[in-house]
Amino acid sequence: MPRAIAARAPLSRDVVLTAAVALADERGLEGVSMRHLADALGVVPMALYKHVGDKEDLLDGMVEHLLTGLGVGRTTGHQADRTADHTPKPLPWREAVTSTIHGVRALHRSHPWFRRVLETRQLRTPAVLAHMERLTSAFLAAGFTPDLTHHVMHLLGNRIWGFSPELFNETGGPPTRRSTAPTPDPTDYPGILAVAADSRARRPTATSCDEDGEFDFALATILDAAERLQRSGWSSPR
Amino acid sequence: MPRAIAARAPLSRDVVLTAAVALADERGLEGVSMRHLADALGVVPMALYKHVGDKEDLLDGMVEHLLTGLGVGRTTGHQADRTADHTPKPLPWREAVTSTIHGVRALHRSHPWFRRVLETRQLRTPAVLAHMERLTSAFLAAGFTPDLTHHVMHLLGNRIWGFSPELFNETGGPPTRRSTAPTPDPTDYPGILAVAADSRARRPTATSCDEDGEFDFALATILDAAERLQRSGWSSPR
DNA sequence: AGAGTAGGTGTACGATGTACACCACGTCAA
DNA sequence: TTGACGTGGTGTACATCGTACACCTACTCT
Repeated sequence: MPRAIAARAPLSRDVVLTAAVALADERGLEGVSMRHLADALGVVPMALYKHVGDKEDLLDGMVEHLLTGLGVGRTTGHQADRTADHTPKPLPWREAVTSTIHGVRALHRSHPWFRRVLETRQLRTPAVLAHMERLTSAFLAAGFTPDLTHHVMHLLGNRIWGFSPELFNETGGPPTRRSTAPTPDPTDYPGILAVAADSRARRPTATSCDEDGEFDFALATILDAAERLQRSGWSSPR
Repeated sequence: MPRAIAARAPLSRDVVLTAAVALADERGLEGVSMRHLADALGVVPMALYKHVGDKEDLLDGMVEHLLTGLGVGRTTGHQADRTADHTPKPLPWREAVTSTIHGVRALHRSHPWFRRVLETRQLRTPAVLAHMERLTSAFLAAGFTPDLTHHVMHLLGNRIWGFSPELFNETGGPPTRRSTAPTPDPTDYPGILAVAADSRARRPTATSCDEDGEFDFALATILDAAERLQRSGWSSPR
């Protein structure tokens, strides 16, 4: 006699993507294999292929899933735009750009794996384009020429994607990997040491960079520069 | 009777890394498997493990190999620094910073896979630190405070690593992958279209962004901003 | 009632990273 | 001369990965 079918909610692309995001959150990106994901869903690995084309499509979908979740909605509790010269009230386009970018940045904070998968995507999916569109149209609406808008998008670079590289971070335990390479001698890098020492002195309790602070500084400085270019009637050479 | 040993030059870490770089250049990053690399060297896969700890160490080594190749040497034929306001002769620190960054950027041009590897590294190897040190000390020597230097390094972000994201690039053939996701409708993104149209009008023959131009623009703009901050005696808030 | 389809199953294959035991050689102390 | 030893290449073996392919079930529509 046939075994009773377990009463399981039917799969769908959305269910699969949600589970994949959850799996990545708790087990890291390496934990996201078709087999593990299938296990987590109580299903056989091949079942997933009825909802995603292949693993690449799964990763695309995860990005899409998170970006779509942002929607046109609010950004949650990130500090306000601070211009480098402490202008009290930012212009509306700055607010729009800043909050859009902070939205994506929030994703990076809650999903550390997000950056890595973003970096390997083709980035032409609807949610990604919608995100770009939000930024682009904000600049255009503020009177930036398409030319300048284009350049400013390039200028923003990483900030568009809501992260900044962790450059001076202490990585904690070094002996995890087996490396044949020599270990660096700190005294070879006096400049870096000076910067690190100054940074520690300035924030004695912290163990790494003030990522949010650095990010906001960089963003504000870039937007200041963009604003200045716009006001000066900049256009690209040639 | 024992088979005559093939007269093959003995392996070494450097030989392995050189071969790995060559392999990545011709077959792409996915082509770099321990087995393929061993084949290319006329050796059994496990032989490699006498020279690199594991695959991660191999990738670390490839980065190290290329960055070390740069050394303190010249950068080759990249156009000179152009400040956004067309100042004729750039300050010496700008020249140092620009040429260092262009050096790494040249690596990206000749080794397209370099970016992806760099993004997944821990980045605390000697050659990487030496690169950071070159930049850091240039700022410090120019009279930047450690505080400002630190922030400027964050501000530079991607440029430190010599690439800018390819945002508006046409990717050519889309139908390579099987995707369950919907294809985007161009008319949903009027801002992006406007920018793309303007860009095409400005450079009718080109099929994608002027990556070098955009890069240099971004770099120059950021360095302009840094210079302005330094002259105004900026220091971080609080 | 019969065909078609959407969705889950089971098996199987090739590729990958690498653990482990082995062995050929050169060097050097006894 | 001998034997121990370290260095570096070999061979086998295994778990894990993505996914091709054939199948089977249940539901919908005519």
